[in-house]
Amino acid sequence: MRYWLMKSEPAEYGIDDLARDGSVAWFGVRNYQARNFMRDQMRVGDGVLFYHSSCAEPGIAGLAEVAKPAYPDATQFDPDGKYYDAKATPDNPRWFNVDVRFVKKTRLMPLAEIRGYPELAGMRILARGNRLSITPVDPDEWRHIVAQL
DNA sequence: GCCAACGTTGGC
DNA sequence: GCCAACGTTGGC
Repeated sequence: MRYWLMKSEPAEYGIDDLARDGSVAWFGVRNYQARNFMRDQMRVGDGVLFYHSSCAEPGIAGLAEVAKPAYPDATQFDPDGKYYDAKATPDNPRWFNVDVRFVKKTRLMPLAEIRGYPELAGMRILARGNRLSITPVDPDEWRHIVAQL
């Protein structure tokens, strides 16, 4: 059992959308490190911190879990879509995604609050210049965060 | 809208 | 295989 933090822009897809949908394909990831986390390390049942980014109040907005192991991201094959990848074929897909299932909406834990806990100082999300949309979370960090929500 | 940081691309 | 240029991310 592992833990993850996954970023999403609430204007595109926020915790309320996930609450409505129940679960969703985490398509559109076009970064190899993030892809590898999904493809190689995520297992059904892994815990997910649902993080709102690029918005007025960035922070953790809810809890989710991995609902389906990684499979080829369908959007890479759509020539009209913005996630199209001309070098990907169904026989040799380049991008993968898991499905994520809603667990609960929580209060918003703002980035500034996360930054304030010494226990969370090692989180990737706090590293300068961090741009990874999916990052592993230590079990201790997970426990600390969940206890404050 | 600014800008720092980073990943990717492509010329050589 | 180097590395400069470019595009994107994301907090502020």
